[in-house]
Formats: sequence, structure tokens, C-alpha cells
Amino acid sequence: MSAVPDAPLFQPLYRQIAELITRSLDGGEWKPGEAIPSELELAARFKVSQGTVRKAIDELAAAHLLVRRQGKGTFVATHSEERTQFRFLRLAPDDGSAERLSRKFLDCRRMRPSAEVAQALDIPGSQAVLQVRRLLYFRGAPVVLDDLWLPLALFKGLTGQRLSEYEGPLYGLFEAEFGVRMIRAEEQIRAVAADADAAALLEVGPGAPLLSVDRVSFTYGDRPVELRRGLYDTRSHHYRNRLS
Amino acid sequence: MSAVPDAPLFQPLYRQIAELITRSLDGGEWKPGEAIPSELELAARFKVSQGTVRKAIDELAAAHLLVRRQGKGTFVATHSEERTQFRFLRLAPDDGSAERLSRKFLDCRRMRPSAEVAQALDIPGSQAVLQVRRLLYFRGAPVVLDDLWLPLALFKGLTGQRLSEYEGPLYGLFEAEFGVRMIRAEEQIRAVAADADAAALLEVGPGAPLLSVDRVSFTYGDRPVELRRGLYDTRSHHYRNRLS
DNA sequence: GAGTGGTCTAGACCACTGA
DNA sequence: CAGTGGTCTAGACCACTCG
Repeated sequence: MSAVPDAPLFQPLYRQIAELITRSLDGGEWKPGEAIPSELELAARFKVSQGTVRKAIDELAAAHLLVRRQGKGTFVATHSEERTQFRFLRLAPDDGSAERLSRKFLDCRRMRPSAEVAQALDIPGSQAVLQVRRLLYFRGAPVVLDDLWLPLALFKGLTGQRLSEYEGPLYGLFEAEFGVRMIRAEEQIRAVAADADAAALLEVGPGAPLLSVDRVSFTYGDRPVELRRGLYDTRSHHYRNRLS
Repeated sequence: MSAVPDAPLFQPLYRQIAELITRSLDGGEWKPGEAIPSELELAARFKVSQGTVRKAIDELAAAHLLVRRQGKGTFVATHSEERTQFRFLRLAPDDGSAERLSRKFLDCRRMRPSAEVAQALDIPGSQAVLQVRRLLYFRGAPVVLDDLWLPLALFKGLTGQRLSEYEGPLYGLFEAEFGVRMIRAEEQIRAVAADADAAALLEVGPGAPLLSVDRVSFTYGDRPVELRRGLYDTRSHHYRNRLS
């Protein structure tokens, strides 16, 4: 039994290079949206061939840590762009229209994590977290009620004031102001009956069926940095998923 | 306006090779589970370098059409193996245990497709379809109620008799006996209230919240070949999804 | 035109599998 | 051991972007 069950001892060179580049990203050597050095520069820096650097970057681009743009360079991925906004929000209107969404901040409070939250975020129960509640509107109607839990240590200075001013995706705010970048996430989806609170906020009948989406988001090195519980009204929207 | 909006005119060589290999797969030159020719053989056959064949196979392996096995060869992917059974069934027990599942065939009837079914399968309303209903059990308890619609033309000879005898994943049966291989699928997920039928079959209360999963499955060339509507009891299971 | 990523080749060697 | 896929290199040329 090992904590990392499938970690081979000897990694190919391109994976070691990918690891070095990831560490530079984690360390903030290049900021989201910026270009990283060219393949030839990186090859010189790491004393390997351009082909090996290419393969390393291929991996990181496949994992959406980097974005390649032919003729321009390779860039650090960011959540602040239109193109990537719906990578983590998988809700779409049934009629296929491209609705603009708006966000309404409801609440932000500092608290001790519940056992469940502490376990999901892999922090001791003594370490404080922020709980944030907000609503998402499609075409003016509330569709998503989100509760977020964030380790306070990583989001020092995050206030309700700041959240109520901000417009745009939360993950954009997190990466720009706190240097916390979401790389991947795991979701658990269930059908639940709306409780009184959720029913009132989402403007559905009490007990109405809602989609419950529990998400844990991870940053570099698979460190969990956000727990999120969303309740989706799926009367005229659906969660879309592609299996491949 | 074009039917295929993002099809570039000039494809790189490795993509043309990938297309040729895909056509051979579609045509049945190699059967699921079998090995395809080695990279060097394919390179000779297509008059390109091994590296170009490698890149073509890389693409097809990433799309799960092929499976590479170092030292052994490259194999046609199949749905009849343990490893791939849960690629399309994303339901997992909350407690993380590895439950064996069993299937119970309920019904199979030939019918005219509804407008909705005909549109999803991209067939004329005059072309008959098969409707199949079945239950999935985890640890002896019913958890999934599935309705499937299949174009009759592709599944000639499929009978309730055959379905009730068969044990194993349906997609394994489809590829082995009808040469219809599922490559990818798109799902739309909603929360709904159980109707009387579903409540009785899934042993939940009437009106209980259920996960509704609509799936369209595609074979080679993005041709839709199955519509499926599943109702999941998520009281002790969840739909798992990885965002990346 | 210079600089970037993208493709293609040829060859050497490594790692794994199975007879 | 031979045969397979996996890695790494070096070099040539293509396609795209931008000044």
C-alpha cells in the first residue's frame, strides 16, 4: 500500500520537463494569460531537444494548464476569458440559446469547517474557512444556488464587499487576486428535493426536484482548494456532459 | 453557413492516416479486441514514416478507439472488458465500495419512433425502432431504470429472448453481434420527480427526486445509433464527473 | 522577414512482452 | 531472443502572426 499507488520510479525526460514547467507555473514565474518562453528557449534552458520540450508542453496543454497559439507562442491558461468560462459550469439552456448569465453575491462569512468540509479540503478542523453563498441568473431568472467553502489561509483579504463589487467568473478573481488557479475538479451529482431556503431563492415549489452538484476543485499538485455545493433548477436547463 | 463548420481544407498527413485507420475500423478490417498491424507495418502500407503513424495512433488512442499495450501491440478498443465497463456508466456508490451490478431485461418492442426519437437518431419517422427497457441493480437493489431506442435497421434480429439471456454490458453485445461500436456519447442531466411507473420499479416513493440522464451515443463518423433515457435513484449513489 | 508553433522524417536506443 | 511500443535527438520545412 502506497499513498501514490501508480507513480513509476523512473519518469521519461519529457515528463520531468513537464514537472519543472508546472513548478514554475505554481511558483508564479509566469502569470495567467502571459506567454511562457518559446520552445527553443526552454530547450536551451533545460538542455534537451525541442522535441522533448514539445512533448512536455503537449501534456500540459492537454491538461489545460497551457494554451498554444500557432505563430504567437504558448500561454498560461486563465479563467478570465470567454472561451474558458464554461469549462467548469456545465449548465446549458434546453433551447440551445446563448444566454448571458449574471451573478448575485448573497453572503460571506468566516467559520470553522464542518468535519465534511475539513475532510474535502484536507485541512485540520481548527483552520478557519470562508463560506460564500451566491445565485446565478440566466436571462434574469435564478437557476443556480451555490455554496462555497474556501480555506481562509489561501484567500486572506477576501470580503463580502469585494465579492459584491466583482463581476465575472469567481475563478478569474481567485487567480488574479489570490494566485489560486483551479486546474481540475471532481463532481458528484444527485437529485434532491428543494428545502425551504433553496425553494425560496430559486423560486421553485417546496420539495421540487433539484440537481445537487458537489464539487471539489484542485490546484497544481492536486491540492484541493475549494468545496462547492450547487443546487440547479433544471426545469429549462440541463447539465451537459460528453462521454468519450 | 456550412454543415461542418470547422473542417479545414488541408489536413496534416497524420490526420489523413488517422482517418484511413478509422475507416478500416469502421469497415471491420480489425475486430474489437484484436491487434492492428504494427506501427512499422502501417508505415510501410501508407508510405509514411513510423513517427507519422505514431501520431495518428496517438489521436485514436486518446479518443479510445484504440488501446496501446507496450511490448504487445495496438488493439481495437472493446466494451466487453472490465476496464472499460464504467466509461459510459458514471454511477458510483457513495461509500466507494466496488459493487458488482446486475441487469434485468424488462421489455423489447418494435415501434415507430416519436418525433423526438427520430430527430435524436437522425432517421425518418417512417423507419422503425426498437424500444428496450431494463433495470440495473447494485447489491440487489434497483438503482437505474433505462429506456433505449435503437434503429431497427442496425439491429436486425435483436429480440427480447436474446436480451434476457445475455449477461454483460449491452454495448458489448452490440459490437459483438451487430458490429455497432459506441465511440462517444452526449448526456443531458436533469432532476425530475418519479412518476408512478418509475417509482414502483425503482422502489422509491411517488414524486421522489430522480436523476434523469438522456444520452445519445455515436459510432464512427459521429453517426447517432442509440438514444437512451435513464432514471437514477441517487439516494445512495451519485453520478461522478471529472472536469478538466 | 523574423519568430513562433506545427509537421515530417530518419535513426538510435530503451522498456516491455512472450516464445 | 525478436518484436512491439516508448523515448529522444537533429534537422528540414510548413503555417501562422505581426511588425
